[in-house]
Amino acid sequence: MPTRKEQKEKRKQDILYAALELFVSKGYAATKITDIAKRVNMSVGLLFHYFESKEKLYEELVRMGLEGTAYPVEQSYDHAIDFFAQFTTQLFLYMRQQPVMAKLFVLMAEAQRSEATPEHIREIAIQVNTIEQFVPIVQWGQREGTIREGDPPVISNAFWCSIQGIMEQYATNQAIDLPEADWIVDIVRRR
Amino acid sequence: MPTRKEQKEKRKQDILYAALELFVSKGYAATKITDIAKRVNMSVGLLFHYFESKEKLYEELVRMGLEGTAYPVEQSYDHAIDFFAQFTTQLFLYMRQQPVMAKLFVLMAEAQRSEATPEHIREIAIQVNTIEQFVPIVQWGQREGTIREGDPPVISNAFWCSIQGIMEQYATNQAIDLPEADWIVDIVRRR
DNA sequence: TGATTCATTGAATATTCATTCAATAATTTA
DNA sequence: TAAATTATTGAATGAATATTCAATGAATCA
Repeated sequence: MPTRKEQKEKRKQDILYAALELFVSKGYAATKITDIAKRVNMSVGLLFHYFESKEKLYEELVRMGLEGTAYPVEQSYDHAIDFFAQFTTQLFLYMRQQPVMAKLFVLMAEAQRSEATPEHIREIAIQVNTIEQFVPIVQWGQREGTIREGDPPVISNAFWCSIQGIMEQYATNQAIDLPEADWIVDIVRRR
Repeated sequence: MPTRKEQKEKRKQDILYAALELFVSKGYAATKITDIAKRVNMSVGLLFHYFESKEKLYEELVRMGLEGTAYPVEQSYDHAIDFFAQFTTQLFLYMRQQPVMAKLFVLMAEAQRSEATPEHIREIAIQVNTIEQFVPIVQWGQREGTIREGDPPVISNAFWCSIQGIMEQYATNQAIDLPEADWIVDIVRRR
């Protein structure tokens, strides 16, 4: 029999998960507290017993996303292209194993991009990896010949935005499988 | 000197454009009528003189998107891969020339995906091209050897989602240029 | 010009929704 | 077991926001 503390923790997780699903499928602003409460079979009053506001709930999810999606970039590779291959493979593997992470990934992306995001929450969301970190790797790859020619930020951006677009779809519907990592890596690979 | 009718039409366009920008940068739900009114220097009352509701405004934008983003798929190509190359090139060209279309593109995507979209609006948005139309072309290309092996819907999806992710970014920031069409076509191209 | 229609305003109203609260039930503690 | 603490409810409150409206000014018409 679970202790009260455990129960409370579980309940909190349930709320977070329900909110995450709704925030991803409808957007933060369009999600009503009653939607969340309904999904976890709970009165609105009780929900506020667990989280002091809708915004705090959002903030907590974004914090979770910050931890959960901090991909390890540290490691040495023979070639720049190996980094992209490894990175993408790992990411897709991770998302397939834990679709909840795909949802968190999308939540983070929206929190970063949307101008409706409360400033202090956006600041948290911005701390995750962005295209900037890919730029030097693209440059390295161009020097050694494994990455295609072109403006490094534009290449990095194309790669990262593609990943984001793919995640956005996968987060709400895992019926269509993620692509092979190589297909996406081919965006940056020199032919 | 413009006639009153012309003035009215121009004003209506201004409102539509301001709403489009806001809907894309903050999302439909988070955009307030006062935000839109402010952006076009107009009282809220007057805005309602032009559009009977926020939802009707949204609906009209989605209708515009339906017309504006109906890409011509009809045409004959020697190879399936040529279709993808042509399609992507044309799309990027179009979006570069008229960034407003990139915004409309993203609005449509969100209207289709979000569960917060009013049903009758979603029905309109759904009429645009989706991955389904790429599937037979992928199959054709696999038979003739120009498209890579793999589940056709998964390949189509990867391609289309990448395009969407790229547009999503470009719609709000044209400072980072769109990639070369070929880079994205390489997602589906057989090596 | 005088009458009529259209444009415009912003305060008033209505609606939707987050948040609070007082009351009750369940659980834990001593 | 009795007191204290925690969980739970849903109706009441309040804030934010969409929508209406009565009044005024500007443009058009006859």
